[in-house]
Amino acid sequence: MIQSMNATIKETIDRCRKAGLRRTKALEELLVTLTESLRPMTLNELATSARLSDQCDKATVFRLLQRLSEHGFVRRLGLHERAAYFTLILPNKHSDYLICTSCGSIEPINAPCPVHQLEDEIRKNTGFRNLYHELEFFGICPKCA
Amino acid sequence: MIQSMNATIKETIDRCRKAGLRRTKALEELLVTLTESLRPMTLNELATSARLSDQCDKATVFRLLQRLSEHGFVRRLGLHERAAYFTLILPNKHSDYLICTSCGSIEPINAPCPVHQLEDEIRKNTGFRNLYHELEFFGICPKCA
DNA sequence: GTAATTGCAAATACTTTGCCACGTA
DNA sequence: TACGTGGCAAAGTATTTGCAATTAC
Repeated sequence: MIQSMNATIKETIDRCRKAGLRRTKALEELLVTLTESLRPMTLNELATSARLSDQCDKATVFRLLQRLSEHGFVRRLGLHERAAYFTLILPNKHSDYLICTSCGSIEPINAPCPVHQLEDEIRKNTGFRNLYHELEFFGICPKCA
Repeated sequence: MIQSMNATIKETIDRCRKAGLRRTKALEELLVTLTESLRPMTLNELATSARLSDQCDKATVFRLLQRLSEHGFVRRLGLHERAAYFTLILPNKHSDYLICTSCGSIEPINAPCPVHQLEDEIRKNTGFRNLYHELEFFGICPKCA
């Protein structure tokens, strides 16, 4: 059992349980890692992270991410790298990202997202369901410039 | 030489020439294909397209896309698929996309992009250079729903 | 003629699956 | 006990590179 498990993580595990997932050590550690991470992570980063590297196999992490995606707890992001990135979806939380194309750093943008209105229009005009968006800014960060 | 080569394509080839690229048949066909496509395409789609399949090898298309990216004529997009998507960058043209997560259809959104102001703020506040953004909406299209 | 470009084949990177053992409910 | 989950290894898919031959300038 993980010591410093805060409320958010407990809730997330709870939601996973209700969705039918079993409470395994690997699941817990993965959720903690994703929660603690300030940015999306790749499968490889996750599988080799402190919490997970000696906890379980990469295939397990892959399958956990797959299950979590199916249930909408995790989202897969394409951020221009060859590898896919994964991020936890928390209720009422949305992040856009600022990415340096030179060093690859990824940081969430705190500014209010300006896209919601357009998203509503699209939902109304096109009849798309389950609509969400992904917004990323790319550029060269001051350090790399 | 390609018959119906319109002004846009001629200009693009011109810009490529000025950037030091050689005017090869493969380059021309690739630019025509990308220009005619209404949506971003994967390397595989490009290499097997009518114009390019019997024109050149996939590795050639790959390297062309690589060069075109370096010069900013082409942009690589991560659209959640395993394969990367490529799109031509034309001056004064910007597209956001609406993507069906079920059938994979991709269509450009015509609505004015609501992100420019935030982009300016980020440019000012963070000191990032060469800033651009990518905005995609994902959902289930009416046909799939 | 010279350097960029190409084709082909091989190497790499990342992802996904099969199968049987194991652990949770 | 039963079925979801895990480990390991192998297969699959997309990308990238080496090198000799070719082509644009």
